[in-house]
Amino acid sequence: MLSIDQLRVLDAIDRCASFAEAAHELHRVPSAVSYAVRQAEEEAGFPIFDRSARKASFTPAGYRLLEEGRRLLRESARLDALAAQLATGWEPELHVVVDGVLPMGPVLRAYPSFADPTVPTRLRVDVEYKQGVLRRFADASADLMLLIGFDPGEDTEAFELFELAPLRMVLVAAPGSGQAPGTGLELAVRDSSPGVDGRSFSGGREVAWLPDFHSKRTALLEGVGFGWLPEHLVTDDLAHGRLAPVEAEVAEWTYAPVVARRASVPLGKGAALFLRHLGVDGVRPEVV
Amino acid sequence: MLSIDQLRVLDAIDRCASFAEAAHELHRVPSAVSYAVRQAEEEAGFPIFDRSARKASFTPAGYRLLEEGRRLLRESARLDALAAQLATGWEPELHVVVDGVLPMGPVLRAYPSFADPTVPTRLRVDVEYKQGVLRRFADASADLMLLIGFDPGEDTEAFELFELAPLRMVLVAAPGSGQAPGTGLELAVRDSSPGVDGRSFSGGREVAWLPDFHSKRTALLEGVGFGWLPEHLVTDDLAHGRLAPVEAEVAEWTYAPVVARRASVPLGKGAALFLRHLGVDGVRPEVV
DNA sequence: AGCATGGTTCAAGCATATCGAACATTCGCT
DNA sequence: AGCGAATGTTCGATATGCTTGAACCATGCT
Repeated sequence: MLSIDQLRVLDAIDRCASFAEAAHELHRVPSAVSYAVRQAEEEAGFPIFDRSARKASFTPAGYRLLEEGRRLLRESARLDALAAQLATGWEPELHVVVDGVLPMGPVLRAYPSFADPTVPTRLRVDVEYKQGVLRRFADASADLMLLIGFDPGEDTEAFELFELAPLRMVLVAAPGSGQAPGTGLELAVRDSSPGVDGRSFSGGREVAWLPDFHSKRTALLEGVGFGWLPEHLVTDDLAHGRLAPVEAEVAEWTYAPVVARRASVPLGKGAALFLRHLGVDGVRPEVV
Repeated sequence: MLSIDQLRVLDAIDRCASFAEAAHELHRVPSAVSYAVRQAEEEAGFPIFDRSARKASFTPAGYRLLEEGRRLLRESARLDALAAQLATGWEPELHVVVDGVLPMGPVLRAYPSFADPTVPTRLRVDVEYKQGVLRRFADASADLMLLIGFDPGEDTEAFELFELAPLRMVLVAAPGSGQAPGTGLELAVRDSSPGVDGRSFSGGREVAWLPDFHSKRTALLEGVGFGWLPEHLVTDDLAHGRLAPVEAEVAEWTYAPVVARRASVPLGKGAALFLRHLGVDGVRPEVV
């Protein structure tokens, strides 16, 4: 089959409009170019140049072959660029697991950067809830996780943590619904980890388990029960009186969310880019 | 840069799931495969395989490289297929010049065939009028021309002609417009050849020159004058009484349109395909 | 332990791309 | 016309590098 090198020669000849010039550009001797062309014609099965005149010129079919061949050359350049990037610390994929309580805005705003063709890293985001975050992070050996109340336990060395903006949780219900601790139904988001049974945390009280925070908010708006929601989901509802704080001993709680990564794997450029989008600064990708 | 051959090796390894199997498929010895992989890794600048385990497996970056590299392989196969077709008598471009009097339907219906990716020939159609057809055919050294009243003159050997369906011309005008030879304005389509002055054929009578037959039909419908039109453009108008035949000695004329090609250049597969669309049968492309 | 499997290393041989020089051809200039 | 410059080709020599086969190492299975 036609080789990339042969196409490169044809391309140079077309741009330089001469075998000799092309040879010069390619840092080869004219006979080498002539040889390469002959090889290409052998492969193609038809003459690529019309040599009847003093200056060789492309045959129509030859030129068509070059036109199409340039696609191959572009593809080849693309691939080499990709290889160069992968070699200098860009991960092929960045897998991030996010706790669904957290605001998705900053995460979603990172997407355009990763859609840029000059960024080889593919971004994959999974949203999980509660224990499901850690579970997914471990099972899929993801690169980063954004979560609240993370305790590395004994192997504090195993993770590097970056602090994110604090996350306020508020205990709310629809005003006039009479939903409150003791008198109503508590709404909670179900743990997305398949092994964990939601009920195990119910503590004996009546609890309704919901699949995510958006369902939970909808249920709260409907006056189905009372429950905790992250503040960013309810500021609007509180302002418009669609939801109201519930009277309780503890009706507000602030978490310090973190993004965690395994200390054992080097921090790639894709991860660094992502972290920068989250407002984490001072991240230096480790050069491999 | 990474060569097509190296990618082919990586691809085989992935499909066969083993260096040894891949070597077998590629009809090479295992060490050759190992060598090629090492070369590829050298080029890439990072390890493509994880050799820590018994069986070598792709690194994430290595697999990503292969995924993208397969695009190159597809492109390469495409190009080789194109070369094979160009070598076996498919022209890179088929340039057809059509006289605007003729119905375009059969010509336009050929387009889908040439849009087929398995047909490498690009179809280019130019519409001209009167002498403009011959002129364009000669100037652009087109491959085929569809025209009426073609006389090869002395060098009847220089062209091969194929007959097309007869073309009836009718002399028409808007009914009640009073437009007729002697009493009205004759409408004629201007010769599209830039050198030819339309007036040279006017014969002293009053003649209005129009750019094409669709304009001419519109002018006739408006009652601007009388004139000849190909039947296929006016059957509907005649049926609905928007136009009517004009009283004259000769109010109808039938041409025998032909498609002509130079006998000196071999008939390509693209041309043969096009001719088949025109209903010309028994065309055999000359194998080059 | 022994063997099969999967991959690597190494030296040798062979193919092939490159080079340099000599040659043909055409164009342009004097 | 005649000469020189430029273009592309041919050809033998050379060197690079691909391929091979055999020996070698590691791992997993019986």
